[in-house]
Amino acid sequence: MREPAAMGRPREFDEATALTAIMDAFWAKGFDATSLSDLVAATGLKKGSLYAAFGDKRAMYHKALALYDRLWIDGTVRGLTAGGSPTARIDRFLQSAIDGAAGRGDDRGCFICNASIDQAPIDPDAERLVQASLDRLETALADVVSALPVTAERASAEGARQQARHMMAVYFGLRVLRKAGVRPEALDGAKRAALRTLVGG
Amino acid sequence: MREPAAMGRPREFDEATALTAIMDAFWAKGFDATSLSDLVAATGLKKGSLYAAFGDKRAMYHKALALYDRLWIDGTVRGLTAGGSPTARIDRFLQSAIDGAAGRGDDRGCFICNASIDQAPIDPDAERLVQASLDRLETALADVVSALPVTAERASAEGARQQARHMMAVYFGLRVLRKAGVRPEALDGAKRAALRTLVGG
DNA sequence: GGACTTCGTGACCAATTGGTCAAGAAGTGG
DNA sequence: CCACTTCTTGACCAATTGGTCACGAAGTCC
Repeated sequence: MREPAAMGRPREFDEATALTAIMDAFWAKGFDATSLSDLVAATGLKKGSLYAAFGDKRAMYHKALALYDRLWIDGTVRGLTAGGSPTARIDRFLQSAIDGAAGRGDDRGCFICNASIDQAPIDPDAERLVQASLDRLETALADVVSALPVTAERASAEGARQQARHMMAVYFGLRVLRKAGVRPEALDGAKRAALRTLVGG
Repeated sequence: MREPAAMGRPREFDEATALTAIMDAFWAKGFDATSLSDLVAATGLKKGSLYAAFGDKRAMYHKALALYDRLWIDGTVRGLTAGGSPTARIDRFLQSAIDGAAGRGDDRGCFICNASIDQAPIDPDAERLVQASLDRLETALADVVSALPVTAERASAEGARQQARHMMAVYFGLRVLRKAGVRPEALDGAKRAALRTLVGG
């Protein structure tokens, strides 16, 4: 079950590091706008090594999506399952869409959101990967919603699911509006309006 | 003020029709994935005529965005300003995001939403065009929201704006989720949860 | 040290990209 | 009919695209 004994010449680069660079590139520019030369520049590797290690461009994109799921969706899910009241957690979740991925001047947005629009409709594998991340997000959100005080709408598990999907929609909507250049301050009110759904009866 | 007297050989094609075809192409595949050959195929024109009539690829994209604003955003705004109760109008608005652009098996989504993600961040002109459409949508929504029974949150004009932006976020979020392949039925609950924000206190 | 296996490199590839241009076609006004 | 203007067409362009491959370098195993 261990790694097959290394035979022949060992890799000179760290595969994980390279894949992270690939993810960053696709994340920033999308599939089509990222050329092989971009990937070469981002990783510092040559085309040959890239293909040998990860397969063709599409395969790299899929691996990048999967890595994003492990790195960022994981983090987001963890942020939803702990730390403060249920409302505070959802607030943080929505706020992250307003602030950007890293909280700084990061205009890459959310890779899953970007992939939903440019690749999911035309690439079944990408769609599956996106769906997987969406599902994880949705269940995490549904759990938080269920932890809120019970109301009429939220009585059933289905009700919680619906409110969870509502929060997902708001999240991705905020991402889109941010990418369109809407200023963060302008979106704060939208966030608060969305959160109000949860507390009220 | 009239069209300059036609001198020389007249155009053999209808500029408006051609531009509509261009819009459809960009709408369906985005800027990068739409090649000049795609545009040639879509319009039936030759590259030379295309360039003479509309300028380069970017200029065509901008004209396509502007046409979308005139054609579809106009329609959406009209749908928001008349026909049924305020809530019914917003319901229709959100429902259109779930159903798709034409209500059929149309997976192009919303051109503005697509453009927000793939071009707005890297093309200032595209960003301006997108912003213009967003602004029109937002004011139309704010007007509808203001027509709802007055509540504490909605007392000020600013409150109405915030709820309008909330609806925008939900709209674009639903668009993203649809593009990701989420089934329409699954989004109906999200829509209802969002609408509940408006009626309640 | 040899046999063997894998890795890194750069040259190479066909196809496509966005874009231009000269020449002829098709109109206009006089 | 003629001068003039605009349009259409297809050939042409350099650059870039994603992708391959042979060969030498660099290791492991015995």
